[in-house]
Amino acid sequence: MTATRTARERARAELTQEIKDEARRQLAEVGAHGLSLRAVARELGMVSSAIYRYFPSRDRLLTDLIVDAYNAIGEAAEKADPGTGDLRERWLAIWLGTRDWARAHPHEYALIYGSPIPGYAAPQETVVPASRVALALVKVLTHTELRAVDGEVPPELRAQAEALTKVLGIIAGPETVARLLMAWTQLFGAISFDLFGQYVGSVDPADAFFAHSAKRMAEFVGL
Amino acid sequence: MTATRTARERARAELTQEIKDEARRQLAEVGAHGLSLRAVARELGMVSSAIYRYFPSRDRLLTDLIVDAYNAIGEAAEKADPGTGDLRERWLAIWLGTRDWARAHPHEYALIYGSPIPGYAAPQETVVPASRVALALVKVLTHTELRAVDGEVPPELRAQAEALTKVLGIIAGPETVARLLMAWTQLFGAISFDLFGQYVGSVDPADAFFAHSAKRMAEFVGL
DNA sequence: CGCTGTCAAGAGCGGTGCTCTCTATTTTGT
DNA sequence: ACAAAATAGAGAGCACCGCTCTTGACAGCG
Repeated sequence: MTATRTARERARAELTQEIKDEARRQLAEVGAHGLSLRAVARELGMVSSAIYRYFPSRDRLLTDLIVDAYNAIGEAAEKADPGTGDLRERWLAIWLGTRDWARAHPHEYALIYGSPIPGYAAPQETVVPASRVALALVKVLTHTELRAVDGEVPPELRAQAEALTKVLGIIAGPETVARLLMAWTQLFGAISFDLFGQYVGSVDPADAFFAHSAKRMAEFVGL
Repeated sequence: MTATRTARERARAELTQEIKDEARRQLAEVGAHGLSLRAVARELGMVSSAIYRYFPSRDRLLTDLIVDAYNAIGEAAEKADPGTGDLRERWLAIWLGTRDWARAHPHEYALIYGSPIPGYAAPQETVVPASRVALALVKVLTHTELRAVDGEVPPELRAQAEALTKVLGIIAGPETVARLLMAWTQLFGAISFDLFGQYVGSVDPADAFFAHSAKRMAEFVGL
C-alpha cells in the first residue's frame, strides 16, 4: 500500500475508466436497454470474459453510470448558479443549467429520471448524488426571507414538510416547502416531457415555455 | 367479409387478445426491456415461431400495448370526471383518477411516460390516445370563465399558446394556456416521481402531497 | 374433390449475460 | 533472488434472446 500505485493498479484504473466511457457512448446509441458488456469489450479489443474482472455484472456497471450521471447533473446545476446576485436570476440559471445538461446527455438523463430498470434496485449510494440539484435550488432560498405564501396544508403533508425543513435547514412554513417540492417536480417533469417527446404538438421547441415555467415557479415558491 | 366471423377469425381474435394479456403480465414482471416473445409463446403453450403469425415483431406488440395503455389511462381520467358539479372537485377527481390508474398499472405507465425505447419510434397512431388525459382536464375549463391570471408571456411562447387555443377550442389568454401546460406537466411529473422512486426520502407516501398539488394547480390556472 | 391460404412446428443464425478453466504475467513476502 | 500468491486475459461453453426459413398439417370454399 504505497502512495504511488503499481503499474498494474494504474492500468486497472485507466481501463476501468475506458470501459465506463465506452459504455456511455453505447448508452447514447442503444440506451440502457441495449447496453451490452460484450459489445463494450469488443469495442475495446478485449475478450468478453475479461471485462468481468472490472465489473462483476452489467448491473454494477449501470450503478456506476447512474452515480456518475447524478453527480454530473448535480454539478451542472451547482455550476450554473452564479452564487451571488438577484435570487430569481440565480433560480432561473439553475433551471436552465440543469436542462442544458439533460439535453446534452439525454440517455444519461433517461437512465436516472426515466423508467426504473426492472429487476434493478438502486443501491443506497445513489441517494446523496440524486439530491444535488434539489439542494442547489434550496441553497438559493436559504439567505432570504421568502414572500409568505398562504394555503392550508393537511396534517399528513404538514408532518412531512416539517421533517424536510429540519433536514434542509431552511426557515420556511409547510406550504412553502410543499411548493418547493412542486417546483422540483415541475423542473424534472418539464425536462422529461421535453426529452421524452410529450411536448411534440404543443410547445415544441420548449425553450420559451421552460424559461417561463422557471420564472412562474420562482414566484410560486415566494421568491 | 360477413358480420359473423368464421371460426378461424374468432380463434385468431381470441388468441391475439390472450397474447396481449400475457405480454402485459410479463411487462409487470420484467418490464418493456425484458418482454420476450418467446416467453409469451412458451407461457401460452405455443411454439416461439407461431407467435409471429399474430405479431410480426416485438416492436409491433409493444406499439399495441402502448396504444392500449394511453387509451386506458385516458379512459380512467375521463371516467373519474363526474362531468357536473364543482369544477375544482372535478379537476381534483381527474388528477386522482389518473394517478390511481398509474399506481395500479405502473409498468404500463412506465411504458408510455418513462424513457423512450431506443430504436423505437412511436407511430402516428399513438398521438390521439396520448392526448386524452390532457383533453379531460381542458374539458373542465371549457364552460366557465377562468379567473384571469396575469403575467408577461414572451412572443415565442405566445404564438405557441395561441395555436393551442385554436386546437383546444378554449377561450383563454396565453398566460392561462401556459399555466395549463404547467399543470399538465405537474400532473405527470408528480406521478412519475412517485412511481419512479424520486419522492423516497421527502414525501413518501405521496398521497397528501399529490392531492395538495392538484388543488394548488387548480388555483394556479385560475379555476 | 382439389386448390388456396393459414397455421404450428422445428432448425438455425447471430447475438446476449455470465461461468468456468487454463495460462501468462505481475506483485509480494521471505 | 526466488518462490508463492494474486491478478490478468483467452477461450470454451451454457442457457437464453429476436428473428427467419422451411416443412408439413389443416380449414374454407369453388
